[in-house]
Amino acid sequence: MLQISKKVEYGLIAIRHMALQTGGCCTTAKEISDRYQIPFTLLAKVMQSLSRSGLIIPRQGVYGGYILTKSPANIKISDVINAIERVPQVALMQCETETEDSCTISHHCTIKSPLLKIQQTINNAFQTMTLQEILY
Amino acid sequence: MLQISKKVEYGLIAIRHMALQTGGCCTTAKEISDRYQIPFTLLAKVMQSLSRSGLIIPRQGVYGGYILTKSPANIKISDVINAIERVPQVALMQCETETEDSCTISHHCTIKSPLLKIQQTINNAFQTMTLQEILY
DNA sequence: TGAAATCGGACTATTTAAGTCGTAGTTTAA
DNA sequence: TTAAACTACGACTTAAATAGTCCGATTTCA
Ligand code: SF4
Ligand code: SF4
Repeated sequence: MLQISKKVEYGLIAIRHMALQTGGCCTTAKEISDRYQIPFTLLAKVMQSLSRSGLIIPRQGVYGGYILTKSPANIKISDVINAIERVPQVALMQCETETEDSCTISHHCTIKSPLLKIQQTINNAFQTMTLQEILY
Repeated sequence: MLQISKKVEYGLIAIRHMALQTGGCCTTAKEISDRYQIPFTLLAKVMQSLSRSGLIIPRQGVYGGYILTKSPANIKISDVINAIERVPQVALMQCETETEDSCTISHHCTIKSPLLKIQQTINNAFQTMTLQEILY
């Protein structure tokens, strides 16, 4: 439980790789896929997610690829997570991700508020760490 | 992602309930199941896990049930989690739960150490909060 | 025009979580 | 001593999330 998804890991590896690329224009999904042995088609999807969220911008065509839009210091780890995961936050509890009563016992729940505190701590951890910090 | 399991939630609700019971000897699984609308057979399993780990002791027979063994201040949230989950810790990454090379790209991974830092923060959150704190 | 890249969605497979069932064993009150 | 009220354990089923694939389309540039 509480395991981070492969997609997010792949996304972090990819975006870190891009941040380290100094010269040249674009980084392609293929390049990253080869370098880190990540399944290409899956990585492609992840890149599309990152692209949709604006963290990177895509360029199609022969010499295409992706370009990082911000400086690493301005990209939070949580930005990457939110770009990739459908649920736009780290949600420790079901009642936080969906409607209140998607949890069958929400009316009898006695542990929601303490768990929220812990969730806040976790969110904070992902929000304070930036891409810059994972470069070296 | 990063969602806590129902079993753990049920376990927390149950053990908190037991901590609040002042008089009488035992608290039964049925009683808790009724009170919080938790599926009985599933809760029974959870109680067995808690029992195996020593947090509560079972008493069979007609007036049986479970008894809390420690004071709430001495029970950490992480104790409850570890009792219930097969993986005996909050493990953000696959490579932490199983063998190093259960992750197909562990040789090319560039994000392990920063993620470990975050994991430590999360672990700390679960280890410092006690049952006492979630009573009221 | 064709190769190389992204795009989007539908699809399958695998794994994990959630919940159930059946049977056996223990204790105690009537 | 027997029936009721429990726990104990493991196999099982179902449901849902994750991981990964496939294909047809679009864009770009030599
Ligand atoms: S059990 Fe409580 S904390 Fe968990 S999902 Fe339901 S309402 Fe939320
Ligand atoms: S990608 Fe890295 S951090 Fe994630 S499981 Fe593999 S080795 Fe561990």
